[in-house]
Amino acid sequence: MSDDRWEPPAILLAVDLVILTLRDSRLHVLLVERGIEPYKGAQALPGGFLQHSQESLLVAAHRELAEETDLSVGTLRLEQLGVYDDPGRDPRGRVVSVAFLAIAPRLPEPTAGTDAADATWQPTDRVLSGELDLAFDHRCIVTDGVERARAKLEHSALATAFCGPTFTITDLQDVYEAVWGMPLDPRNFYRKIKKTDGFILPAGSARKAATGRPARLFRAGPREVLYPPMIRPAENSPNGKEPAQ
Amino acid sequence: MSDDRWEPPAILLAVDLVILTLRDSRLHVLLVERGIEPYKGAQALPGGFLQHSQESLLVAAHRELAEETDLSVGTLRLEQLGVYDDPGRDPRGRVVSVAFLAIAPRLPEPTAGTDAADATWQPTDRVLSGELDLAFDHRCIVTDGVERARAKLEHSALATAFCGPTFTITDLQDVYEAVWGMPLDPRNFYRKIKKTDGFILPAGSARKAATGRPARLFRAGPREVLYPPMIRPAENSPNGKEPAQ
DNA sequence: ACAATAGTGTCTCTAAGACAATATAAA
DNA sequence: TTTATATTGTCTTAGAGACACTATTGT
Repeated sequence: MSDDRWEPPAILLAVDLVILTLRDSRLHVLLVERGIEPYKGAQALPGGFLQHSQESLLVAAHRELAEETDLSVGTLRLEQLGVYDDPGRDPRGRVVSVAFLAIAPRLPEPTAGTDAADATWQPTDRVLSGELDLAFDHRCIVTDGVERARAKLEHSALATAFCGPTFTITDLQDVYEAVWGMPLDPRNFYRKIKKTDGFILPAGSARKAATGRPARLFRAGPREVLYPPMIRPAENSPNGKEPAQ
Repeated sequence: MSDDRWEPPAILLAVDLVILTLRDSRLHVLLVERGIEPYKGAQALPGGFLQHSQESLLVAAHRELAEETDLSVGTLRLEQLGVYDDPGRDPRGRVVSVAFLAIAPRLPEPTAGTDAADATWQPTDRVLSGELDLAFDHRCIVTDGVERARAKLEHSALATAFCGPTFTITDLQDVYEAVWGMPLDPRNFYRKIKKTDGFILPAGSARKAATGRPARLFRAGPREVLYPPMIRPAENSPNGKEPAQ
């Protein structure tokens, strides 16, 4: 440590948010249209700079979420995803960004009118495939976020966070299929879920579709960690032949 | 984004390193004695500030490792562990630190003489139990690092990184037992490892202990991801009764 | 009755866990 | 031979995957 007379390097700290949800049985990510340069007009993750030196990253993340979208989700649990610090990632200079991940139940279309008027949900496949271009290295961040969500579905009860307060087992299966991108056998899935103690609790019943037998309703149980875990079939496994869709 | 005339907040970026290794069948972490305030004289993780605004975090991490220890391990693979940004974590002001994790094979005792003369290996249990005090929030960082290593042993071939170029299956079991902190059945472990294709490759044989049948030697195979994973028995499972001392 | 979805039962097979038995060395 | 460790084999059981079958609704 030979730091005697040493100038602190000029580095900016930012946060970026990967908010995932399910719409029409497809995984979507929340994006905003950038209103300023660089990448003006391009799609990007919600996020921004730390406002002052005492602001914590988590607070900044929540603030940006409130500013750039009208999702009044104080309840949204943000989880640290990673640090993105490639020196060339931002043309304005050295910007180190900490990404956060959150899973949201089906939410209303973000209404315009707030700070970033143009927050929209976009299917993650369009982002991952490169069909939809994102600013900065945000496509990498989304990729990591989706992969993290996939992994967490195996070992945690995170899937219920995609659902509303009550849901059917089929709803839950939709979550797993959409996030993992592969079909699952409904009967084995049903058995597995129900035998995982504390994953879900009964909550009455209701007719789900206009046709067929009405499904029972459940709500999230107390269990956070799944042991044994849900098993994600290998990419080319006997079942889950091809990524659904 | 109402950032018109806006002062960049004064935030310092640092890196901290959690280097784990195995010594005498116990998990150890590399610590240095701090030579300057704050926490002068206390044990801490190797690490330090970014040197200039264009230095990447990974480069800074490698640089600090070389500066503060004489481990000439350019081969050491550093993996991002997390960001630690509690505003009160450093008395000098706002310091946001990015922690990195690496697994090292048994290395020589760090010899003094370099920048931080007092790098030593300390058992992780002494740190986790609080018996050994660390500077800043470094105990939290070590906790997270150990937990990460435990999880990675399940799904990746990381365990071989603790071993030298060749090793016996018992060596590998020592790694799992030390990191997971629980005894495993040697016979089931043996079978499981050998049936996991590409995990290890034969590499001759040698006498391991002064007594008993000599063990075959192996080297790390090409497989990085273990599928199906190694299963870490639950804390209070039928086997793994008590954490192996 | 028929279509459609929800939920149950059953079979097979893989693999984990317990543990007996065998192999190969040194003392 | 005894002792100690390495390696193989065998049995039992839990659980995943495949899939037939029953249940409950609307039309």
